[in-house]
Amino acid sequence: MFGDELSERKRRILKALVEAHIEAGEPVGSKFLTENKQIACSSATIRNEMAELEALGYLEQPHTSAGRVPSEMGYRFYVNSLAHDYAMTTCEIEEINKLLKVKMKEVDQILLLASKVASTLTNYTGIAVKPRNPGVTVTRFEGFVIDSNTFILVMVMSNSTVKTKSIRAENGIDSGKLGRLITLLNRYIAGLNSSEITLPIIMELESELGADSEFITPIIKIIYDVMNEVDRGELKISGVDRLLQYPEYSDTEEFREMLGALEDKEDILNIVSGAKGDSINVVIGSESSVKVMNHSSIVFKPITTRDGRTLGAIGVIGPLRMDYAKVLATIAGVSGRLADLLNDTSLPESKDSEGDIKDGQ
Amino acid sequence: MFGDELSERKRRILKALVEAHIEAGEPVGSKFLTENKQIACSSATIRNEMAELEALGYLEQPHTSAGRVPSEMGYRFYVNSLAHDYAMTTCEIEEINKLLKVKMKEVDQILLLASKVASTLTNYTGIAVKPRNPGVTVTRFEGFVIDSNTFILVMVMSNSTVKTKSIRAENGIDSGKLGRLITLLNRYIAGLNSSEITLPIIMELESELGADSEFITPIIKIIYDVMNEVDRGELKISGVDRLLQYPEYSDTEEFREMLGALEDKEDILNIVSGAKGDSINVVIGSESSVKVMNHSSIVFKPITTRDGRTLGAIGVIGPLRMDYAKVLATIAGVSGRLADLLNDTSLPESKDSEGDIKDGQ
DNA sequence: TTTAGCACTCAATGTGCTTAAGTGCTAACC
DNA sequence: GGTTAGCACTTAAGCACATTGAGTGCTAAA
Repeated sequence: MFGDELSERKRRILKALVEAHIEAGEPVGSKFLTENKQIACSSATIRNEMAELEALGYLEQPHTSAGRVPSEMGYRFYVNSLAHDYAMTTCEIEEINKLLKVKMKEVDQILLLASKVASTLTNYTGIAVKPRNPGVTVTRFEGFVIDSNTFILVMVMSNSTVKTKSIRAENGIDSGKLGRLITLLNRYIAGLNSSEITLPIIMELESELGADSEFITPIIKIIYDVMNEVDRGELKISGVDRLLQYPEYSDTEEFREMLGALEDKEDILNIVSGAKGDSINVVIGSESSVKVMNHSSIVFKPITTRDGRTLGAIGVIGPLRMDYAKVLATIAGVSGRLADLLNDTSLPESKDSEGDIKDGQ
Repeated sequence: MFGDELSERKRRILKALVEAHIEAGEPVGSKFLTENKQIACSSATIRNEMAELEALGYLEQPHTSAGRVPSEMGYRFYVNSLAHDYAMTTCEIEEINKLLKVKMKEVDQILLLASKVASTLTNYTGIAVKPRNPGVTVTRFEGFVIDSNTFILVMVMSNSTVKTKSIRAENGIDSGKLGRLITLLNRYIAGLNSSEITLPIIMELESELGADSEFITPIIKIIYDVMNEVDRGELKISGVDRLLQYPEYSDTEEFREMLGALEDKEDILNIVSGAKGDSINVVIGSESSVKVMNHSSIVFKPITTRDGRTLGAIGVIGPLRMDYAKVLATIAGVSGRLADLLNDTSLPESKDSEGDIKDGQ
């Protein structure tokens, strides 16, 4: 496995150095490490070891007369060595419970809230992700008349969300006409994803509808738009300002790029979409292949229901020298508590149109 | 009117100084102003005038040997003197049209898009505001059954938006039961705002509903939540990163506070909610009484339909030395084009559940 | 009333010196 | 052979100090 080439002493030195650097944010020198009781040797020895660790790629030196700083590889070794044995104090668990024990809201809201909690507890920027939903379909259409020219079209989507559009019919609408429309939509369009709605189908629909067929094109357009809208992933950010407390972001240009990325969302969405499994993911610096993230790390965890559906993900973004131990513990704690809440049978039995329908459990 | 006490020459000097400062961002000296052909006198004369302008409160001096900087009062004079005669080049108008000529979406989306356009054109941070909606009511309830345990409750709100919730009924639901519930909700709850739903009403509803009355409390709770949700204003931000290009925000602590305010949204929402009329509002620095905004200005304009309903507002946030002429022109241009779009009869006849129903025009 | 001239102020910039932290290397040590 | 003490070397950071230059206020003359 990764890092096997290292002697026990090298590992100890590397671990101590990473931790010291995470805490202080400054290069760590050999002398400082001698204070660590786990490493019982002189600064000269440590210097020799550090030189080798640098040659192996685990450490870097900002300039000749400075101490060492972990490389991305160094951080990676550190994170791997943590190996899921991060634990939280009961006090912290208590705090998560307190913060999350608010009235339940839609899933989106819960994820956002959870990411805010994670952000608060860790002091890094929180992210809440609603995943992409390629190929959603409308499973069922409903509708009702508002007035002689307006009706509301309700679409129950395949991912269990509900969308409504209020539609104005210039030529008037009544419940009979609307009923026919809904029936036909359920017959011809329900179950199709956006790429399956082809011209022949629309034409067949038109001919069936007869007199009111001029109606159909704009409505199909609306349905199409709704599908695309549900398709798109979403990313919500909280606590951007927290990043500014870390000196790595005091370089204005760098921070500006980061802000841009947080606003654009596309890149970060891609990183999170490429998650492996539903365990905690740690993406360190250039591992992400997104340029602006090269000096930052993302830690996130997909959130799934007990029956395996992915609801989204929560996580935090911070500098390379993120306090991984704390962050991993916090994300694990928050997402664990979240799972409890989501699967708790004592839930209020409602979700928003934006949210999910709880399917019988 | 404001600034009447000033001689023509003082006005010219003040205007030239504000413009020079807006452009360069640095204190402006007397010598520089002699280059302005509108002001035909020596630097010594200008110095005398500037000393008087400072005494009157229009200018400030960072330190003795620096030039002068406009005070908030100075900016205010400048903005007032612009007096709505800001014009855009046809090229810029063209650009707005190009940028806004996308497919129509919900009102929220249009406002957000328009604020993004304003942000891009001016290079300041854009804001899109959906106003508070105190005392919304549900004008009509609808519902339909999804499966034997789930139904969807549709609420048409008094501000013409539509909200849906999917609700799980532990004891089962059928269309008869649901029909009775909807009828009763329409009879007892429709037309009431959240503070008018009192316990006696709920109890009456319960007794009418008879056997299935244990149902009613959670549903009322849901309706209550939806009302509060619609009640709340919303604020969307775009282009925060643009602020970083202005040296006034390179002071990290200051920028951090600003970021906090942009994220919290409450303060800015308050400022925009206190808008006077539906013309362009300019809030300069401490005029806003919100501390974090003391070194920034907000320019925004409420967006109303032709029949007078307020849909929201768009605007930009930037440093005190914002290019007011350009910003005013841009906001006027964008909001004008927006009004065209919103009132255009050739609109697709749809709006989202989050958006508005076009009421017959 | 305007302007030229001049002494004065003060931030910004540059320069050299010192300091302190940290390294690499060598030679002695166990 | 691994470990350590010692020392020369490197470098960023901090500090004092002089220099510069933009800009002012004031005075006296035009």
